[in-house]
Amino acid sequence: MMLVVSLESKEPVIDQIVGGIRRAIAGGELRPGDELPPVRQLAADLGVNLNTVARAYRALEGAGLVSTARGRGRGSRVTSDCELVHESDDETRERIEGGFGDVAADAKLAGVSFEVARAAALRQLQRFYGAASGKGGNA
Amino acid sequence: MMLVVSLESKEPVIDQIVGGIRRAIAGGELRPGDELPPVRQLAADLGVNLNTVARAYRALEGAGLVSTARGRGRGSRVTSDCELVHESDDETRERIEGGFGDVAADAKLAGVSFEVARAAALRQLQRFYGAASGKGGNA
DNA sequence: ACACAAAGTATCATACATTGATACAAAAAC
DNA sequence: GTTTTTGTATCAATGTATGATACTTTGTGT
Repeated sequence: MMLVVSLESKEPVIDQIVGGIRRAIAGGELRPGDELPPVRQLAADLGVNLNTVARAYRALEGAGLVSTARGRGRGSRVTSDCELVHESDDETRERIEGGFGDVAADAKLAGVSFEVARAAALRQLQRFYGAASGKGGNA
Repeated sequence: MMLVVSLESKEPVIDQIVGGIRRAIAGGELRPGDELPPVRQLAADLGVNLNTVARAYRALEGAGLVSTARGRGRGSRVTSDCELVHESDDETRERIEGGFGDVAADAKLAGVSFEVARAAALRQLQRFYGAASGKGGNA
């Protein structure tokens, strides 16, 4: 769980934690069934309040990526059936394409060349699709 | 200026306006020297407060993309020398690649296939790099 | 000159979101 | 059955986003 957060970032700490864990799951670094650190431990590691971590875990639980339970020996872990990739709908695909568009526009205005931007995009796609889990491609 | 905002979105209206205008500039829909609508008009069109638009304009001015001046017949316009694309530094390229990574991870978890995601990314890159301005590629 | 109109700007208030301090509840370990 | 380890709930403090309203600047018309 190599995860760092910046208190100065414009992005809320909660979202940074959620994003970091999502990326770890998507990239195969965290696999279904893996335990997440207890909220107090991760909060201490990151230097934030335990509630902030707890809220991130609950957001992930709401997304179906994490399961949590109270009590000693219980805790939070990556949901085991999160492999069951669902079909993506049109709305989702439009949202993803919009996300790529945002980054592409940003890259253009920041003076990043087409070649560099395309290489970065393909490298990241490879990183998340190439490595982990089954070859469960779907539309 | 086909621009819409959603008051329900988690993204602040200011950022939606800034992003929309940035994309319009990056995509060539708005060109250097082009006038932006007066803050009151755009505010009325979008159904938001005029201050929200004014703040978006000032954020864009701070980024060097827009120039503003008070008084009848003046107003806001796309900065004329925003063509002068600057070299991108390492930090910028890392930020862009991180942005692509975020979207790629999201796509994977949302069940979008590699092929669909790659096509979307390349389509958007083409949209912003293929169309507008000079062929001023740089690193 | 003078008044008016059209543009951005400043000030203040309010609602909401983010984060944290602290206390609570549940379940396993001993 | 007590203790310990887990997540949860409640409340306060701070900051950010948005809006209402008034102000300033500059061109236009007479």
